[in-house]
Amino acid sequence: MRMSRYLLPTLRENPAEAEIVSHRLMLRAGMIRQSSAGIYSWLPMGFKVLEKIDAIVREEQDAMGCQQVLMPTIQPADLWRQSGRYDAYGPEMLRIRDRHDRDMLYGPTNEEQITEIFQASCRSYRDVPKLLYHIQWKFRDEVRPRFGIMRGREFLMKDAYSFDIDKEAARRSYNKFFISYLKTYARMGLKAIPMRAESGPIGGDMSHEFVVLADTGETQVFCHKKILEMSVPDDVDWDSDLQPMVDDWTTFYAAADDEHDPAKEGELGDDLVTARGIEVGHIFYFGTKYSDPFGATVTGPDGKDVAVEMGSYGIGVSRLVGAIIEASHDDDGIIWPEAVAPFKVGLINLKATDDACTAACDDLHRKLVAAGVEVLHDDRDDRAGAKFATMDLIGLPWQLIVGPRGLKAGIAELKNRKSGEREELSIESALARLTG
RNA sequence: CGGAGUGUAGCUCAGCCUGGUAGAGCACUGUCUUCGGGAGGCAGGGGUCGGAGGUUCAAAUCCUCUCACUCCGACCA
Repeated sequence: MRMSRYLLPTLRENPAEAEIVSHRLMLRAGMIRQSSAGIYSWLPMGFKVLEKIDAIVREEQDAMGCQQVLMPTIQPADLWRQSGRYDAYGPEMLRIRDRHDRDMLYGPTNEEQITEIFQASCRSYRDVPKLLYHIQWKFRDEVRPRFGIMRGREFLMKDAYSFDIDKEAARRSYNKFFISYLKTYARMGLKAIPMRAESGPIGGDMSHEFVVLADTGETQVFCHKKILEMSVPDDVDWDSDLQPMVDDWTTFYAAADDEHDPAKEGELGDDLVTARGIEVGHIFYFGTKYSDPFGATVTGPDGKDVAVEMGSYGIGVSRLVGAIIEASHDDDGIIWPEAVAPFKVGLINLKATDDACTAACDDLHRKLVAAGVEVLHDDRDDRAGAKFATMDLIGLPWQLIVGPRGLKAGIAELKNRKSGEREELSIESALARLTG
């Protein structure tokens, strides 16, 4: 992509309304534009990152055997009256009336909708387990949206739902999501820690929040230092018993500020780590809370109907964009982990008015694209310093810098955004490095 | 929803107290000199000062109402 043709409205100064670093950087890097409180448009760069995250989430859900569906953003109120949540939900729910005076709502979540789908489609114990997810925009009319995309009113969420015959089977589904989430966050270059969370009316130990560590995070977290050293399994047999793996993670103490236990932390002594974090996921089991009112039952082998045991599993997809920036930036700007970077390489033409230099950059651009490398080519006639600053701000993993001076010797400069290391090497080896 | 603020050019802000032809820096356009880590000169374009009403000869400025947005608190992916 040529920068001269790309919509990338970068800002040199910090917008006044942006208090936290991810919000500032997203605005400065031209990723988003605010429409109204807590509601944003995603500009090309921001949307590209969002799509990358979306793709990783999707791949991991698919890998664990969860099937993607797409449910509507607008739901009928009757659906929510059936679960009793139409009245219970409160003003956070955006209620709408259509032209026929029917009560509708913009979905803040989809338990009702998915349960209705399951109920209408599945009859037998042979139909379970079923794992379903969708990635859809949600709306929650937060009293106080803040932190840019991190707590918007409109946000993109992956929400998944499990349907099982009994509690033991539900636990197996729960464990799949537990392990899958660890993998998902790890792929984005994030260290996410599962923390025991309030489990609601059902009780038990089947509710966890996944918190990404970031110095600028909004929640204080407390955990055993060993949990930070745990490695995420990369090859998982989803049909195997995952309980031991989950147990490994849950034996160590880990709690967010509202759930933490000072007594237990005292016992940890030097092993206690306190840090800041951002909640990027939440999984929980809730039994038959929705299957009961919706009559979502299956007939068991004994011919008797039983209400299915359910769980739901959320990942804040749009929030992750902010969380990744919070976890990965420096004074100069964003540092994208390669897996979610909008482009892998920023190609900088140091002198766009120099024909030879421009020809060389155009050639590199072509070759990178041909090799399947996503490249953002700064082909504008601008000062080098400005180009470097912009490139650092938008945080692409690699910068390939080509100028007339080096070109005479067939040399380009390759800079790694994260380490800051700069290396002069031949054009051919630079190309090989980036395409290899 | 409670508390505190802010609305003036794309961005950061000055001007308001004490009413009198709407400003600066950055960004943008043209041009010249520059050009390897956010250059400089000259010449430009761009604002019904959030909106409505009021006071006044005269309102960005004073008064009233209203809308929007931000921050702190309680709640949440």
